[in-house]
Amino acid sequence: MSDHDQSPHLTASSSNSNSGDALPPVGEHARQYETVRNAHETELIEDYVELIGDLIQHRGEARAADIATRMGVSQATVSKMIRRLNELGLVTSKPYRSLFLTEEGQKMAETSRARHDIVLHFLRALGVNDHTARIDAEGMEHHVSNETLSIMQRFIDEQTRR
Amino acid sequence: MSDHDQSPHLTASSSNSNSGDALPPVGEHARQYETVRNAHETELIEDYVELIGDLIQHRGEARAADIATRMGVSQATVSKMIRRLNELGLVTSKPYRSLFLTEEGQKMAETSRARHDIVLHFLRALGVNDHTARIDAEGMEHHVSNETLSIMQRFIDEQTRR
DNA sequence: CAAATAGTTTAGCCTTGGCTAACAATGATA
DNA sequence: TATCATTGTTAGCCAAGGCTAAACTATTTG
Ligand SMILES: [Mn+2]
Ligand SMILES: [Mn+2]
Ligand SMILES: [Mn+2]
Ligand SMILES: [Mn+2]
Repeated sequence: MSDHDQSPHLTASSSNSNSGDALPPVGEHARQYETVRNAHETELIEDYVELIGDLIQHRGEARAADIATRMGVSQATVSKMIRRLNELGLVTSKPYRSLFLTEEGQKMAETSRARHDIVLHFLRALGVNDHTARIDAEGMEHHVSNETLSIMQRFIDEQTRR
Repeated sequence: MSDHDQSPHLTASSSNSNSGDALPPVGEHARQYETVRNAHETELIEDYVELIGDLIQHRGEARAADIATRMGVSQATVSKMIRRLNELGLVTSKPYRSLFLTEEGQKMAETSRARHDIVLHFLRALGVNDHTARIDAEGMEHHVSNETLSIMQRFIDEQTRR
């Protein structure tokens, strides 16, 4: 277990036992899970596009091999994914050459990057260790509504101007 | 689009452009994505177990049909999932009867419930609307480290005692 | 410029988590 | 008690996202 996994007191923190709360109305409850399922459909795509954008920006080009090592995944997996991104109109690619983002891809990369940054900076502003904040942000970013994002941004601003 | 999706100003918030930051070291970066992939393997399981626990607690029993409507998913999908939970030693079930959690299942339900509650209460304490907070919490909960969870708990406590 | 190395793609396999349609059991009610 | 509505199961389909092994292309180097 890394320091990402120190155990806090997760059981029976009396100050916030939800046991008394009733279950949400069925329809609402179902829509919550549905939102999560939808997020899961797009998150990998977003992470790839965001990473490709970052590689182009910081390295000058995005090569499949780099994506593979960065993502911790086989090259075959990346190759397959690139085909998908292509079909979705997010990247353009010629066989055996490096990748480029389409207009739409660039837009997605920017949006994802901005969202990712807000979540990361928010966690740091909250007091979370940088290393942990990076890990948490990578997963959380896809499940944060725009409403929450705005509030996080406000929190960062307040924290910063001080 | 629901009110969950109001657009804030996501592009070019100068105060937190990460563009200057270099990419993280490769190994670290890969481990971030790996952590997310691992979370995705367990999250559905956790949500099922948590929901089963909630149904037993609030309704007296957990029936497959209720799980299906709550999750917004077909009964066939639930039936298949129950077989998996069984194999994992998280629930016991006799054909055509309602479900019970094993010791291990109960432990997981409690832990998940506690984590879910902290995230939900944290979001509300931050100022997020209850409806949105519920949606966000359902997805975020699986990507929040124990370190962050502790900090969220502290934040709630401070907010509450005031 | 030929060979070796590095990078990319393809084929084929697997698991997960959805679905629909058909069938089976249970339990309520006529 | 026989019937029917509700609930649960099974079979078979699909897409996504992993993998390894093998084939192919590009680039570097002797
Ligand atoms: Mn991510
Ligand atoms: Mn990201
Ligand atoms: Mn939950
Ligand atoms: Mn959840």
